[in-house]
Amino acid sequence: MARAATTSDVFNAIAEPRRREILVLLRAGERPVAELALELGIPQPGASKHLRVLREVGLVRDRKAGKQRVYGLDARGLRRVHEWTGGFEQFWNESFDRLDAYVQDLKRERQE
Amino acid sequence: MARAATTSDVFNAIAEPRRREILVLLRAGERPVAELALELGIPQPGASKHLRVLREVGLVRDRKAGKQRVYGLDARGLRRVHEWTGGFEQFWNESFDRLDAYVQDLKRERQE
DNA sequence: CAATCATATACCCATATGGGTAGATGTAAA
DNA sequence: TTTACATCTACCCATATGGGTATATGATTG
Repeated sequence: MARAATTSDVFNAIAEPRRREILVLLRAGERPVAELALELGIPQPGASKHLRVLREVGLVRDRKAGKQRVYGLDARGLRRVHEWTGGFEQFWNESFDRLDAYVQDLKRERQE
Repeated sequence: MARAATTSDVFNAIAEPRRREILVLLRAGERPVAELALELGIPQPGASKHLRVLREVGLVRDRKAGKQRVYGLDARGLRRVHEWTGGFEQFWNESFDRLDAYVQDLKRERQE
């Protein structure tokens, strides 16, 4: 088997840099595809593909606006990621101490 | 070109479900590879591969312990993800209203 | 209906993965 | 140093991507 489909999971959806950029851009408001493509500096089809992934995991929604299709942010899905990482908050504070202990171990090993 | 290397980015590293499981398991304390593989229900080489990715992005560190190699959590890298998603906090609260407005739009379109 | 603009899709490619298996590498114990 | 145990690597596979280009689909306007 191969890897899980990007399209099925918010974690995978935001693993792509361009897609994160899109989400950031949409914080400033809705945008039609062409404008997003321009701001990202990628061809329109590429933008459409990324938008599709984001749409399928529910991070953006689209709305018809005349000839254009305007995409907007629906950040609710990011909450899950925020909470998951938040579950490690106490650990990244502890990590300095742990890392320190680790360094001590390395020194000890080297001397042996 | 193809996609960016998983190994170079924390966002990509945690996009894999198994790797997230590993991180969660390590919250309870350090673990040797075999134990992690057992708890994940995957063959040891698979665990080693995932651990390697996590190690390369700095989310875990390893320590020699006799014949075994013990892996421990270094959650500092998750902070970046937490903060990035946190940048959308105000939006996922707003999203309900926006979604509502969106639904209104749809109704309007349908009636036209 | 024809012409045009805005997107979405269909393909084609090269490559990164994740999984499984067998063998290499390291380390500890007999 | 020979044997046994714990991991890591090297391969082989099938597949999911992301990128680029050409084309289909939709919608607006003349």
